[in-house]
Amino acid sequence: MPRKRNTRRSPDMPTLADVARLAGVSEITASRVVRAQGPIADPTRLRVLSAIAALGYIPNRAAGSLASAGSTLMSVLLPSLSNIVFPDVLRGIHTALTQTAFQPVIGVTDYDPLIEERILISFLSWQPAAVILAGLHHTPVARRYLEQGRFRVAELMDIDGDPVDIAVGMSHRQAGYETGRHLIQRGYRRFGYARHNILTDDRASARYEGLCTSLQEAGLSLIAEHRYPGPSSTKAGRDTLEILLSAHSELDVVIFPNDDMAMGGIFHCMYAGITVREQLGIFGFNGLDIGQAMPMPLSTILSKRFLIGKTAAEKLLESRERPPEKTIINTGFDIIEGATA
Amino acid sequence: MPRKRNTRRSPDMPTLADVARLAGVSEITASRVVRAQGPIADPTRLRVLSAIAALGYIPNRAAGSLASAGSTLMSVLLPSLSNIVFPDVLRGIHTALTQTAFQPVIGVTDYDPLIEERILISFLSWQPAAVILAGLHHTPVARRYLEQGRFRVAELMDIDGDPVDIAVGMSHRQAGYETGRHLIQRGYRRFGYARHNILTDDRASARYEGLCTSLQEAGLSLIAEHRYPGPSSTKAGRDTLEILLSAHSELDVVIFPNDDMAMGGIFHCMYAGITVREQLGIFGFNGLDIGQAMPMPLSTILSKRFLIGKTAAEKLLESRERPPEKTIINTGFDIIEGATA
DNA sequence: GCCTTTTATGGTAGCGCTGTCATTATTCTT
DNA sequence: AAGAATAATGACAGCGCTACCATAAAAGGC
Repeated sequence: MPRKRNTRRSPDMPTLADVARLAGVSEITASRVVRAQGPIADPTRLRVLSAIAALGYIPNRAAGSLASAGSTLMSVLLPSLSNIVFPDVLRGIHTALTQTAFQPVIGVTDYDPLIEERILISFLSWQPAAVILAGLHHTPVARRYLEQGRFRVAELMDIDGDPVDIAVGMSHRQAGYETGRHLIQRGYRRFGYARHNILTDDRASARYEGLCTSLQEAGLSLIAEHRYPGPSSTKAGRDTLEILLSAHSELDVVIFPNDDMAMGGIFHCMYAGITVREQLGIFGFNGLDIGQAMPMPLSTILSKRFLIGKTAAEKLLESRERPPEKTIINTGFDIIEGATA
Repeated sequence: MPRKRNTRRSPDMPTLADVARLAGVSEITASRVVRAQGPIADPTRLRVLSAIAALGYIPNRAAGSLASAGSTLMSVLLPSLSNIVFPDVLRGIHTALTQTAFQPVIGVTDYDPLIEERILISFLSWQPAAVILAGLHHTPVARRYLEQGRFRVAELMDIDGDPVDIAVGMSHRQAGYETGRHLIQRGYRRFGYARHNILTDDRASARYEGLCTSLQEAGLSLIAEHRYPGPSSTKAGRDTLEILLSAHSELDVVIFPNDDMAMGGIFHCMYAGITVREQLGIFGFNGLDIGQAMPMPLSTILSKRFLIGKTAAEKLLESRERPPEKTIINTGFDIIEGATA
C-alpha cells in the first residue's frame, strides 16, 4: 500500500515536478530553466516559465543546496551593528550582491572571538558560498574551519596580517601613525587619548599603537589617556574629554577612537566654552557625514567602509574556487583636515 | 558496478552516518542528540557527543530543512541600512535570537515594494520559520504570499493598519499629531517642514499627516515645506533649512523627518548665527544618542527601535504556528522636550 | 504478576532538487 | 556527403537528514 504522500509539505506548494508536468518537459529541463543554465530552446523555456507563473512555483533552495552541495548564501560575521561602520560595510556587501543570486546571512559577534567561532560553525551548516568576517584574528578552531572549507573567505577592515584568502581594508596602524605625524606637523605637542571599553577592537588598538610610534619618533608621548568604562557613544566622548581635561588641562589635542566620540568631545568644548582648535584640537576617525556637516567640520580620517564591503563581495564573486595565492586589497584612507585640529 | 560515491561532497566532511557509526548507534538516534529532541539515555548521548567532537561534525542544515520542511532561518526585510533606525531594529532582533537556534537572513528593499516582493520570494525558497518586514504596505503578490505561507509574520514600525499576523511598532500618525500639539502648546505658530526624497517612507508620511491634522485643529497650517532632492542626511537637513529660511524668514519652528536632518538644521543655525529655540525651534524624530549628547539636547520623539525588533522576534518565537487572531503591540513613543523647541 | 504506560532505540522511505551520463536532433567542417 | 561538433532533452540515482511507524525494554498500577 502506497504511503500517504506529502504529510510534511504545505498542501499546495508546487514542486519542480508539478511545473515539469504542466509544461510537458522533464524535471531536469525545468530545473535548467529555473537556474538559467545549459542550452534550452526558446519555446521550451517559455512553456516552463509560464507553468512556473501559473503555479506560483517557488524553488526549494534546501533541496537545491543538498543536491548541489552548495548554496547561494554568503555568511557575514560582524562585530557590532551599533557602530555605524558595520552597517556601512553591510550596505557595500549588499550593493554588490543585489542582481546576483547571493544573499547575505548576518551574525553579530559582539567583538568576541568565541562568539564568532560559534556563529561561524552554525553558518557553515548552510554550506555558504563565501564567508565574510571582520579582522584577521580568529580563534584557532575558527581559523582551521576557514582554511579547510570549500568556500571563499574575505577578512575585512584590516590588512595588517596574513589572511586566509582575501583581505580588504586599510592599515589601521598606519592610520594611527599618520594621524600623529599630521597633528605634530600642525603644531600640536601635548597629546591626550580617549578610549572605550571594547578591548577586542583590534583596529582601534592598532591605531593607538601607530599613533604612539609616531609620537615616539618625534620625541613625544601621550600625556594622558582615559578609558571610558562603557561602549563607544557620543556621550562617552563628551564625558571622557571632561575627565581628561580635569586632570590634564595642559593638553592641546585629544584623539578619539572614532567620530562619534569626537563629536562628544566637541560638544563638551561647546558646553565648557573651550575654543576648538585654538585651545584644543579634536581628532576623530571614520569621516562620518554628520561630522562633516558641522559648521566646523571634524578633523578625522575617512575610512572607506562602503567600498570595503562592496569590493570584498565583488572579489568573492569572481571565482567560486579559492585561488592558490592570497589577495590583499588596500582601500586606503584619507586624512580630512577639517577645522577641529 | 557501484557508482563512485561522494563526487559532490567535500572529501572529508563527516555526515550523521559517520557519527552514528562511530558512536555505535543508529542515524536517527544521533540526529536526536544533535537536535536535543526526544528521550536519549545519558550514556548514549555522551557517546554521540564525543563522536561529533572527534569527527568535527557539522550538521547539514540543507538536508535537515529538506527533510523536515522547515528551517531555523528568520527572513528580515528592511528598507535601508543607512537610516540608523534599521540597524537598531536589527540589533533588537539579533538580541532576541542569540541563544536560540534561529538566524536572521537580511535583505534591503530600498523602500521599494517591488524589490521587497522580489526579495521575499527569494527568501521563501529557504522555507523560513518567520518573516519580518517593515510597515504594513506590501504589493498584493507579497501580501498573498505572506498570508498563505506556513510561517509567522511580523510587520514592524507601524501599527496604523491591518497586519497579516503580528504588528509591532507605534502610531506614526499619532506621533506627528502629538508633535504638533506639543509645539503649539509651547507657543510656536509659524511652522515649516523639511522632507527628503524617499517618497515611500510611509512612516514619515504618516507623521506629516498627523502633524497637519493637529495644526488644522488649531486653525494653523504649514507655512512652508521643502523637499530635499536626495536621501536623508545631516547635510540634507542643513541645506534644507537654509532654503526654507531664505524664502520664509518668518518661520518660528521647523520640523524634520528625523534627528539626522534636525542636527543638520541646528548646524545651519550655528553657522548662520540663529539662536535655536528663541529665534527658531528645531524638532526631530527618533531620539538618537548624538542629539541628546549635545550641549543643547535636541527636542524630538523617542522611537523605541531596539525594543520593536526585540519584541517582534520574541513574539514570533512564542509559537511556530500562526494563531487565529492577529496581534498588535504598541511600543509607544516618548516626547523628549529637549532644548531646541 | 499481568497489563498498561513510558522510555529508549531502530528501519525505512522519502523531502525536492541537481550531477552524471546517455540519447537524439541539428548544425558545421572540409 | 560523411564525420565531427554542438544543441537540446531525458533517466536515474543520490545529496544528508528527519517524519513516521515499529519494537523492545523498563517502570508503574492495582
